[in-house]
Amino acid sequence: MKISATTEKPKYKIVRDHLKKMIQQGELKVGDYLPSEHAVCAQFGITRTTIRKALDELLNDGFIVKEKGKGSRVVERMKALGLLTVKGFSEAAGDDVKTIVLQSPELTPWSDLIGFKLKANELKSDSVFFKRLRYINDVPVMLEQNWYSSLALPLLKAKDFVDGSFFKTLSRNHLIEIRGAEQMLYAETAGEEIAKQLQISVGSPVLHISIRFKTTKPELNIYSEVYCNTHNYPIGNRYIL
Amino acid sequence: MKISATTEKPKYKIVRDHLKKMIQQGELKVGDYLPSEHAVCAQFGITRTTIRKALDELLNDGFIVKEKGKGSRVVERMKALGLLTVKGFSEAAGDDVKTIVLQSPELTPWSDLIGFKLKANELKSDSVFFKRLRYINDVPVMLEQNWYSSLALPLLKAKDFVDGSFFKTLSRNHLIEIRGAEQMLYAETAGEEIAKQLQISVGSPVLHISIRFKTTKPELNIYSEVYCNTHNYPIGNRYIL
DNA sequence: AAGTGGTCTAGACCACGCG
DNA sequence: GCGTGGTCTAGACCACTTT
Repeated sequence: MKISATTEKPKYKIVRDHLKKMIQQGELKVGDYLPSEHAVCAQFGITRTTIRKALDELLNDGFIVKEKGKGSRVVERMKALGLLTVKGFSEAAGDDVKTIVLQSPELTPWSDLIGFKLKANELKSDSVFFKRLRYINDVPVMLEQNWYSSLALPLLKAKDFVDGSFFKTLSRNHLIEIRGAEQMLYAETAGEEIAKQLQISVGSPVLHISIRFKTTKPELNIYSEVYCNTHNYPIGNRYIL
Repeated sequence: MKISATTEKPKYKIVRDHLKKMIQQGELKVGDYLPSEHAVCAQFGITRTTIRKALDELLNDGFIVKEKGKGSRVVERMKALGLLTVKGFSEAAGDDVKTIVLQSPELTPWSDLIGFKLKANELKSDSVFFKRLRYINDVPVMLEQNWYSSLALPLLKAKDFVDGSFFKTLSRNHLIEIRGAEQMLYAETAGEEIAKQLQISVGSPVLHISIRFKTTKPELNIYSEVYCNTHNYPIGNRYIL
């Protein structure tokens, strides 16, 4: 099956997306070896330069590792997105982590709680909104409110979330990946609503994070307003080059 | 000047390290364009595949950006690292940014303010400690306390800081690069000392960040405890894949 | 028009892992 | 020995930016 580049997509992107799709849809599972570079070259009628460019991107995005003399193997994609995570959500694996959906996804007007300026095309329609509370060891530590454009993505039912995760659902069922994020952080004092949900007293300090996630679907941004009780479980991240 | 690959180092790594050194030593400054790919090929007697592999790595490590039709440009690397920066320090270029050294580097015992567990070899000697207050538009927004092992790096005089920056001094004068960082974030209420420095009232919420920077010198970590008034200038970061 | 980076071809030789 | 990925050559054509 020979392919040809279009003005839209160079060959290496076609091959990269083909392989990525096989991984995301489970045709290639974690631990499996990809077909060899020569095999893919033959299959698509391309040269090794091209397939290697495609594999380099999959490597950088954390989908595969390369093993000299053996092949390219699919790995669990735990790529540190560089985003902030609650210490304990990812590290203290022994802890009991739980998520309660306070508000299932529903159509609402855009909220002025959102800390970013919305794009013109997003304002053309209502938003899909949902709200969750995350617990560690039965202590509520993170109140999370999320919005996205209902034009960019239909309303997803909370019960259909893959492993309860919104992002995994995007990846597995809609082939949409998180491509980046912008965050702003504020130290604030808890108001009544937030104090009640996080079970702390009004006026306690909370960490407020405004996030805009960018996705591989250009018109889809996900906006999150997160409030954290950092007293027992600080927010943290790590960057290693 | 033709180069040849050794068993130790392939050509693309030689070229990559050559260019990286030019950037680190300030021969190529932020904003400068690298010599064109063809020029580097001619200079080293290599083909474009090779120089492009070298540039890909510099791109991934955040040293350069590529501009089609123009060239490859050196960029400020801290942004690519995904570390948190005060909105305004890096973005609002029109704003007036100022740093006051409250405590010049001096030898002191290690402080128990440090939010990380120190390594055994670090505890063998005293620390070098310095303390700074950063202003935006004459408002103090960030109180910063820093420590590092006096065995790993001699005491640097504040007046010798390149452009007033500790990290630039490490890079330019000591060829030490930041290789990564771990951060923990806490929302806290300001105590007397911090309230006084940041000119806010005691009990106001402040964002407290504990950071351990890892460097290319394995025995050198830099510990920072930072307190931010996020009211007017939130802390932010951005991550693009 | 000239120069830059983006993509691609069609080869080559090497070091590594495994049977 | 054979297949794998790692590196490299010597070209080519394209799209983009600047002069």
